[in-house]
Formats: sequence, C-alpha cells, structure tokens
Amino acid sequence: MLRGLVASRVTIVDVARAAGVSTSTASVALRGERGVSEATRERVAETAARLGYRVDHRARLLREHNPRAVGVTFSPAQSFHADVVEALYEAAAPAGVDLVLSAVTTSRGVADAVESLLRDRCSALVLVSPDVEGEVLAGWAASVPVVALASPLAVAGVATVATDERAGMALAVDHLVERGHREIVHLDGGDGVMTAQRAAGFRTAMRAHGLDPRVERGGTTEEAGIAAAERLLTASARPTAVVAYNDMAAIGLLLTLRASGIDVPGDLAVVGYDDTRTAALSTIGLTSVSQDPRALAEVALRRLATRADRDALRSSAVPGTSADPDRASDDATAEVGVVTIQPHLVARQTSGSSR
Amino acid sequence: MLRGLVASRVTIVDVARAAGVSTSTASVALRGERGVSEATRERVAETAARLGYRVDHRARLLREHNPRAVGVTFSPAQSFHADVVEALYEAAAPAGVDLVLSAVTTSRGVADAVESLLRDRCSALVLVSPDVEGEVLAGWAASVPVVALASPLAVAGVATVATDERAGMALAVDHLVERGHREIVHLDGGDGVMTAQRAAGFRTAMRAHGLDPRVERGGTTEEAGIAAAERLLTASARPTAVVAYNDMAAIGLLLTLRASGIDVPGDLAVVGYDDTRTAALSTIGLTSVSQDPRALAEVALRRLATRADRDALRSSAVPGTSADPDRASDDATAEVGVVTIQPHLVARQTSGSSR
DNA sequence: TTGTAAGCGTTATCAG
DNA sequence: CTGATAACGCTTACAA
Repeated sequence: MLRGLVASRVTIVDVARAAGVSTSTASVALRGERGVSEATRERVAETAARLGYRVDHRARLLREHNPRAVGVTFSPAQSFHADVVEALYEAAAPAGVDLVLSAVTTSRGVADAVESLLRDRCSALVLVSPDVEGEVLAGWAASVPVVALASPLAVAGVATVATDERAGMALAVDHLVERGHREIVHLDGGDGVMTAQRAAGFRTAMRAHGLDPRVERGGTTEEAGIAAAERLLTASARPTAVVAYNDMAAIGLLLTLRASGIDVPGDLAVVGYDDTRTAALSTIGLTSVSQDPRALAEVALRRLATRADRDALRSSAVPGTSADPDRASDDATAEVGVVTIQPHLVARQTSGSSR
Repeated sequence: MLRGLVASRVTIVDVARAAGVSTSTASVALRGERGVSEATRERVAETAARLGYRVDHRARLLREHNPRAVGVTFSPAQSFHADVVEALYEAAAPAGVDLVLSAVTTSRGVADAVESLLRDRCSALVLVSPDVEGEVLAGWAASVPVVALASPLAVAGVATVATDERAGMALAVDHLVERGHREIVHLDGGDGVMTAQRAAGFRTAMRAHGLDPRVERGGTTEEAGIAAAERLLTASARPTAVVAYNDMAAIGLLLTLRASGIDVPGDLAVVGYDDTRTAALSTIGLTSVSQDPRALAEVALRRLATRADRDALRSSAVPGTSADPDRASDDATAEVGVVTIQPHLVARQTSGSSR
C-alpha cells in the first residue's frame, strides 16, 4: 500500500497492524488504560512513535460523548482578556482540559465566535466579558454549559464568575479617602460591559464616606482616557483624584496629564482597574484594583466541572467535601449562581503610596 | 470532570426524520448543494431551525477529509500578535476558512500549542512568530502545510511570510539620517525571534550612510525599554536617536526618558517597530515601522490555499513517496520559500516629524 | 429528485 | 489479556 504522502494520515489501524495487535488493544494501550500487558503497551507505544501517529481528536470526540474541550471567547485587543486567557490555560492544563480559543474582533461578534465554537462541539463555553443580551446567553446555555467570566450578567442557566465590583470600587475609593482625597471623580466605561456596576459601586462607596460621587463618561480604551484628560485640563473645578474604569483608560489619562506637566499624584491622583501588566511598569506605577485573573479562571473551570458532574449524576448525591469558595452558592442556587471573587488593591505611585 | 456533556442532541437524522426525508437529502439540502427541489430544501431548513440543529463540525470534517480549519498559534501578551490575529480573522472570513486559535504562554510552548491544533486535525497551520528551531518546524510541515508568519525562519517545506526586515530597518535609519541624526543606536530584541535580522538590517543601513552602527542588547518588552533608558541616562556618550526592536520596548524607553525630563525628540529621537495601536496614541506619538498585519495575514492564507490545492492534486495523481530526498527538496524550494511584505514608516512626534 | 449504504478514525461492548 | 464488531454524525457514491 502507498505510504501516505502526509504523515498525519497514520491511523490507529496502521499502528495496530504494525505492532501486530488489534485496533482495540492499540487504543487501550495508547490511552494508558489498564487491560493490556506492559510488554504490549510498550510495543504499541514504540510503534506509534516510530510511525508518527497522532490521535485524531475529532474522531475521538465523535465517539466519546464526553468531550474535554472548553471553548473560550475573548477580545485580543483588551489586555485584561489576554491576562485571563493566560490564566485559563494555566488552570486548564492540570485539569486535563483542552481550550479552544475564538476571538471577538471588530468584524466578528460574540455570536460568531460562539457559533464557531459550538460547531466544533465544545463541551462547554467560557465567555470573557461577553457583550451580549442576557437572552442570547440563555439561548446558548440551553445547549451547553456556559460560564460568563468577568460579566455583570446574572442569567438563569448560566454560571457567572465575576469580581465583586462593589468591593473593588470601595477599595479604590477608601484608599483615596484615606489619603485625604475628597474630590474624587469616576471616569466610567462608556459602552464597557461593567460600566453600570462600577459606577454604582463608586457611588455607594463615596456616599459611605459622605462624599459627592461625580461620574464622567469615559470608555474602555487609552483614547478615552486621553480625551478625559484633555477635558480635565481645561475644566474649572478640578478634582484631586480620578478612578478610571480600567487600566487602559487610566494610562491614557495618566500619560496625558504627565505630558501636560500635571504632577501625579501631587496635583491629581489616578487609580486604575484590572492591574494589567502595563500598570506595574516602573515608569507607569499605576495604582490599580486587581481582578485576580487566576482565581477567576480557576473558579470558572471548576464551576464547569461541577455542573458537568451534576449533569452526569443527575439525582445522586455529590460526594465532594471541599470548602471551595463557590461551594456554598453553588448549593444554594441549584441552577444559576453568581460566584464572586474578591479583588484587592495594588498601591503604586499614582496614588502617592510608594513614592 | 466534564463528563456526560452533549453539546447538541439534535442530529441530521432527527432533522431528516422530522422533515420526512432521508439523511442524505437533508445533508444536501442543508449545505445548499444543488440536487434537491426548492420545496424540500425549504422544508428541511425550516425543520432544522425549529429543532435547533447545528452541524457537528468534527463529524463533517472527519468524513470530508478536506478540512477548511486553519490553526493559529500566537502569544496573547504581544500586542503585535493581537493585531495579526485580528487581521487573520478579517482575511479568513471571505475565504470561508475557519480559524482555530491556540495560545502560547509562559507555561505553554509553541510545541504544545501546535500539538493541540494537530490533534484537532487542522488542515493547515499559521504560526505567528514561532520561537522554535527550524528542524521542529520542518517536522510539523511534514504532516500539514505550515506558514511561518513574521518569522526569520526559511525552512524547506515551510512557507514563510514576513516583513522585509532589511527594508524596515533602512526605513527607520534613513528617516533619522534625513533629519540630521548620525549617532544612532539600535536597541535589539534580546531573545526576540527577529533580533538577528533587525540588527543586521540596522548595520547595513547605517553603513550605507557611512555611519557607525551601534547595537545594544535590549528585549521585546516595555521592561527592556525601561532598563535601556536607565542605562542611557547614566551613559557618558549619549546618541541622538534610538531605533528599538519593537514598539513595546520603544514605549518603555520613551516613557522613562520623558519621565526623566529628556526631551523627545529634541534631546533624543525614538523610533519603534510594528506600529501597534499604542504607538498611534496622541500622547505617545511614536514613529514606527509598520509591518502591515493585513497584508501578512492575507498572503499567509493565500499561500495556504495554493499549497492545499497542489497537495490535493499531487496525492491523487502522483504515487511518489516523500522519502525521495532529491524530489522532496526540489519540490520544497519550488513551492515554498519566503514571501516578503514591504513595510512602511509611520512618522510621528518622537522623531520630530510632526511637531 | 430522492433513498440506500459505505465509510472517516476512534472508542465501547462483549465475546474469546 | 486480547480481538471482532458496533456505534458516533456526517458526507458521498451509487441506485432507484
């Protein structure tokens, strides 16, 4: 028989024949399941390596009805998403979960990204800050377990894993008030998914201190921060501190202020949100609220796992005895659930913390 | 973990039965191929929609064996990669190809990313600036068409689509020389994939002007730029201009210089590489060499298409083996090779172009 | 125009 | 411990 022109056409049948065993034996041996002798296993493994055999994930998934592939949608342009994706990989590897990424771009909405993932028969979906209506989300959740990550959506049937935005904003406000600030402005996220939550958290935190919460319209990009800085520079009444919607906006703001000779934090303090890699740069030194991507990622995958187990077990008791943070709320609300991750503040130069 | 999950229970058999036709008719109708009456097609389509049917991509690909899925590896942390990924999606959509993304992170090398893509039986691979040996690349290329995007590697059997780095560096140097600079330093990319190419391009361009090419060790991150700036500030002989390896390093450098009261471009001009979104921000205003991600993406996908066509033809007509060294290398040099995209310079404030 | 049947590469079941 | 055999959901000759 002709040797395949393409090496990837080596199938398990070829391996089995070359090793002198049946395909089922080869399959078992290759997967490391018990049921074959050590000698056979070694021979099969060696043959497979020699032939350059690689399992066809598609065929396997087609046969097994319990795929391990989790689909992820994210926006490459958002640096926070990049951090989350990295964290997801870190959390997925030890769990033996395969990640399939699908990007959301200007020309490609969340729906397109999800459709492509669903066609690939991902067993579950993790949507990073999806910009969709709750109903749409619920629609997807009908066919596959869905986790909305870093999202304000609380929809029946979908698990939400998000930062406690109220606490995050309180962290920022308290930090500034402690340092004597009273005139604090929040530059909101404009069309950002979390805009309402963060603005609300800001207002609550300010009022708790008996302060007047001033919120200005901003956005999610550096450009929005730059525009805000320009408005701020020409305004009559300038605040003493600004809490931005995210780090990207905060950095745009910060750089423009500095370029205009404003002393940060002397004349004006700036606090960001997300604690991205850029915020930590020594020349930026942006104080920021950290969303803890690793915790978000871990809990998201764990929730998928528990939901999957429950689906499989149906009515039998769950034997888990861990004291996981998501445990309580998971039991309490059988079907939905918003698991909340506590943020923490990383104090740097822009709030006058470590000059 | 993740057991017992079924993405969608509705199969084409269900649709066919519900519509009162055979599965093959349903298949043909759903794919919009000719061979069924308009009435039947409509009935099947309607039934499918009502039942919430979705094709199982994996089963389809398993059967067709002519998959249209292209695997892509990239690093979420590199902003240039994000630009390329967006451009790839833009180029893929009209061509009707599906993209499958696989990230390269600190804990996950290119090899891991590629293995996962290969298990998914991607028909082809696009590796964005892969950090691997040529031999490894050639190994993958044996089983699937591979395009190395924005890579210096020129390996037999692998198509490379890259920016003309010599031209890019010449653009930067010429631009600075035109503005009267003669003491120009190149901050190289350290471990970056393109370090050797860009440094060589810099040297050539400088010598063409009769100037002494000074190259300093840098890196691919903002941190590297910051470190370089600190060295520069304390150095005895300071150049009048710096060409950085990429925008990230250039921006780290730029911000640190500005924070230290250095006038850019007055005291020192800075030029970056990649023309990332950040470089264009009004407060950054970084002059940069643009790699044109859209052109890179389009050409990469086009090369894959032509290569795939040729493979299809050859496997059906020529019963040769790939073990023939002469033939193989002949073919390789004939159909692969390096396609070069011309870069262009985007002049902004940091080189004193549009003050 | 439509239906029947044979796989694609894998794993699961149930015999030896 | 090992080996036939039947799916998984889909496409595609080939028949009707």
